[in-house]
Amino acid sequence: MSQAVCITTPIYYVNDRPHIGHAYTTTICDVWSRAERLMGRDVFFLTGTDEHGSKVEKSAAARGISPQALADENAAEFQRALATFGISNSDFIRTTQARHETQVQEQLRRLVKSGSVYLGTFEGWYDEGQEEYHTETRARELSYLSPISGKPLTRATEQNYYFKLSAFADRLAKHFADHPTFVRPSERANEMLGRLRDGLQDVPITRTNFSWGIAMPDAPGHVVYVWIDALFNYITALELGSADPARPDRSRYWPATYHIVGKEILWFHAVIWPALLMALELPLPKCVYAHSFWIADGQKMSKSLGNFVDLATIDRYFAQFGLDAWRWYMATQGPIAATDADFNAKHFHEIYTADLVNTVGNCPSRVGAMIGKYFDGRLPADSTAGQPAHDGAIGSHSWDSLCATTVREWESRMDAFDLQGAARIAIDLLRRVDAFINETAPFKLAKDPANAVQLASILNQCAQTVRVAGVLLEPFMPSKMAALAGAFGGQASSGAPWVVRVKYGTIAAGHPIEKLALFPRVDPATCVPAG
RNA sequence: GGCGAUGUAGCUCAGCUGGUUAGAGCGGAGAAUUCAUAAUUCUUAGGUCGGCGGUUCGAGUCCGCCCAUCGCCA
Repeated sequence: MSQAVCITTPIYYVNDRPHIGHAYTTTICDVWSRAERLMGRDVFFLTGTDEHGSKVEKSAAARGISPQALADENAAEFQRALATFGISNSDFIRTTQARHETQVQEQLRRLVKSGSVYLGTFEGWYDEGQEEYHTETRARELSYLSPISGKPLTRATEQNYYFKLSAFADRLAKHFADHPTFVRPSERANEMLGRLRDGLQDVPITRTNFSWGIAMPDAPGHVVYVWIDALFNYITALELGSADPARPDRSRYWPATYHIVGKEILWFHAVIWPALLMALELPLPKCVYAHSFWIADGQKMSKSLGNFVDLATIDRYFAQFGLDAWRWYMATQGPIAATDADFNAKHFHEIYTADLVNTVGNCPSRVGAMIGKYFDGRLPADSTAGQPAHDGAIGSHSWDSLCATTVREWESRMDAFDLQGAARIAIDLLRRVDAFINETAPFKLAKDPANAVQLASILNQCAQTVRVAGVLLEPFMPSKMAALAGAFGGQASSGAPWVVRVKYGTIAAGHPIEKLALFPRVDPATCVPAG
């Protein structure tokens, strides 16, 4: 049985339009999923849409359609977007699906039964126009007037169901202490710890002022808050609360290996969600990873500025640079750490040229060209292979062990969700081949037939190493690396076990090697304009 | 306002518990080279390590204050 791993994106709110933020989160999860699958793991990659809540209800009403119709429409748009990004998700969950609704209700019954959820009364300053409450201090600041309408706030009470979050403070603190990588990056873990120290309040999990949501069991009029409903998707997709005898068995995928989220929703995922799981006596995810945001040309993306990198813009990048280049840029240049990353056309072009055209494209191209020119496009034999004196036989490289070391390092980076590190390691291998070619100058040796044996060995080593590097780049750029595998004798092993695929030296002598130009140069003058 | 960071070469950033001439990638410059998508490889660029003060034999590396930027919360 191979090791089961699970990675999730947040589920995307159908009131939003897909943009670079969704593309980013989903793409990095996809890269990881593909890498783990390559390594032979049993991967479950979950994404989906969050479809309830008063915002959806209102948007639908404004358009004169039902909330479900709006959700159907936009969920379909998200699914189309995922397809264009080349996403290999295992499932797509929608919170309006019956499988989700029935399980959420079941989990809520369990929470009520265990005493973790109770009916409580809330009293506060209510802004009728905005349908929201203000805290006492905030209300005082506002002189008890609505900041929007200017009308007086009213004293109102409301009965809601509450989750007893406060009861889990100690256990949460202990979990954070015992699992230093539970929340990553560490800056974010510190933010969460800071808030934990401030103390935890019980949180309302139902409302009564809208109806587009999951009904609280045995509590007419109470609707589950959209974000509580949404959190459960991670376990409803895995059927953890299902009694359906025909359900697929996905329990082995829990706990999730990684919940990948944006920093704006970390609190829900790092504190409230774990507490809910504790209340349900379910294991906690291994890691909640909060990435930061893309900004556009140095400016925060916002609706008011209208500078979101949207699907139309992304399509223009696809047209000019290709999907794989886009994925490479997302995975290697994105805001994976605690600081935001800038998205701009000039930088995109620089990375495309430096990494993809000049290295990933050019290195196989020159190796393929020489094999074509000197050996009729057939891989020449490496007469030094297998010899004890392999080290230093030609140059000072032992490609066999260098590849093996590189692969091991790549594996551990991937497992740790260090996509940028894994990418760099793979590309470094190609840079070593480039350096090796300069060092041994096969194009000079080719001028004298007396050097044929040595020339053959050098080019064999280059080709073998290029093939291995191509496998390591495959999760980032699946289609371009499939083309490379095809040209460098890797296609035959494309379905082979991981250890076989990344083993150095498996292209047989005599196998055809093609010269190919994977990434065409793009004239910077024609680059996609900003925004 | 509370809590927490960050501020290092043109750009993006590494620099763990303080110790010889402060590092990488990209860009720039020079050289080598011609197999390759004018690609590659090598060398290099002399940056008051935000400012001031302090601790120390010695501080980007610790402490205090100040300035700037940012994050989380209220």
